[in-house]
Amino acid sequence: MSGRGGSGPIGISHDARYRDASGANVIEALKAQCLRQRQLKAGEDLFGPGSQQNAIFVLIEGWTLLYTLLENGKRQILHFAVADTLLGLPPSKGTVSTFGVQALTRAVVAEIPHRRVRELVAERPGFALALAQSMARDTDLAFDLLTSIGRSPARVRVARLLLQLFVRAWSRLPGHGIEAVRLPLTQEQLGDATGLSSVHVNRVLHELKREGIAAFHYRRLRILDPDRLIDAAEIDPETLKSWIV
Amino acid sequence: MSGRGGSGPIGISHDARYRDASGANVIEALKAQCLRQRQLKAGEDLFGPGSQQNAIFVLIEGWTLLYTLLENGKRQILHFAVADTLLGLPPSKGTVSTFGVQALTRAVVAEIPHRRVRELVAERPGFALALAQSMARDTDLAFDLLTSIGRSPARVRVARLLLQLFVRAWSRLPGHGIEAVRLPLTQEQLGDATGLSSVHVNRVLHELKREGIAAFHYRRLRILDPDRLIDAAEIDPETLKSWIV
DNA sequence: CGACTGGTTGATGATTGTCAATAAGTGTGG
DNA sequence: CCACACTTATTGACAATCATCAACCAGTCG
Repeated sequence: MSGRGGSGPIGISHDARYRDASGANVIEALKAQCLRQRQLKAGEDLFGPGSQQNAIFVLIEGWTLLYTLLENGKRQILHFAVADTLLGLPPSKGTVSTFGVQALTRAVVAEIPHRRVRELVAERPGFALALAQSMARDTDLAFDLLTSIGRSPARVRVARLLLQLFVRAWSRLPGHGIEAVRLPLTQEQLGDATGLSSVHVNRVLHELKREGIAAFHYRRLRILDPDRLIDAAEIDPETLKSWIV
Repeated sequence: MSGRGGSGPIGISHDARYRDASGANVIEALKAQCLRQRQLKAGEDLFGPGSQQNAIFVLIEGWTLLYTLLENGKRQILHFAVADTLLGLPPSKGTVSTFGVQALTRAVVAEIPHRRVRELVAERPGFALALAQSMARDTDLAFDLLTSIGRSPARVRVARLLLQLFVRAWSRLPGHGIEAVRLPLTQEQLGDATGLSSVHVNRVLHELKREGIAAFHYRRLRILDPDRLIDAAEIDPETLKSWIV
């Protein structure tokens, strides 16, 4: 950004396939601007809710989660982010972040100061548009989760999250043949993401296993019957495809 | 956007105060690109979920709501949008919209073809960045609602929505002295926005009225005790301020 | 002044949360 | 490789929250 009007973007964003006008990869372009990397241990916060950043981040390696905290002590997980995801910042200058980012595994992030982002935008107009589109995708994902949590029973919510996590983990695996993936999540985290208690998540997981649909146990997710899982998740195949990174 | 890489943005976005590098108002800049306006009757769809648009829209007048539909026939309201709000489109070229936009009142929208948006972006780099920031705000709002629905009981959800709607309606009123506003909503719509049944919304509204906190009755919202409403909504004043347009 | 939409109320039951005690799995240091 | 400490998962009993159904009432609009 060239003038006084704005600041660094952005909220969060994903996926290596957003390209600016010249076809250059947005994520790669950002990585190239990186001054320093940060190493995170599992459980460590990249930044907390209410913090103010002067940089955006690209997740290079590992899993992270976006979350908010409530007055009543509960937590809502907003998104699970994997490598090559943009983890950004507030919607206007000086805004504090409404959410926090925490590492689920050991993770590596690139830190790109807002100033660098503004330079990139000034150099390549299409870059900012790609950022905007990336943000639009984030909004869509948030809307999707919102709909799931607001209007679906527990079983559907859990099935949907498992399916989404599986698709995203599986699609970045070298050999795509396998129907089992490793997800660095606890049942409590599944609960915080679906708006359920960990106990109830456990019950639903058992139900899904008993029915031969999917089995999640100590960080290992096996899809036993993909079709019936899609059915249980009550999503249309179109939405499913949009999850494939 | 100058090259082949992108398409028209965007998701949804709000608020007249986003400015691009030259300080020009993004919403106003978009309105200036408007080729034609559309008039909507109350209840009419601007576009439905799953539709494909080749334009973005700016709400000039009236109220609209963003919504999704589920297989089980239920509806989730994602956002209530007021005048000077950007109602945009999918995160990449050819994507169908995941949500629909419906008019709550008689409404007027400006239609801006994606091509025009690309021209604007090419002319003014800061414009796209302002779009991205606007999208970031949308994401924040979605996260906020997500947290509310996922992790708060009915009373808190309803109080929070009433407070947000009041603040937004009140802040665009000429005389700011009044503690009552007109909201073009039914209890069923409050339910679809909070993930509750209309019956339960009704009960919570009664509770809030009986306690002398707030009264919503046939489209008229009166705030009886602002402090206790803020308390009931379990929000911190910082978040509240961010809602003031 | 109807007709219709939207709101109100009570009874009942399903879904989900909480508590608490136990078991299973994981990781670490010897 | 084993013992220990710790985290995570499992299970049952019970309670709270919220949905559904159905009948009735109130307000609004033409």
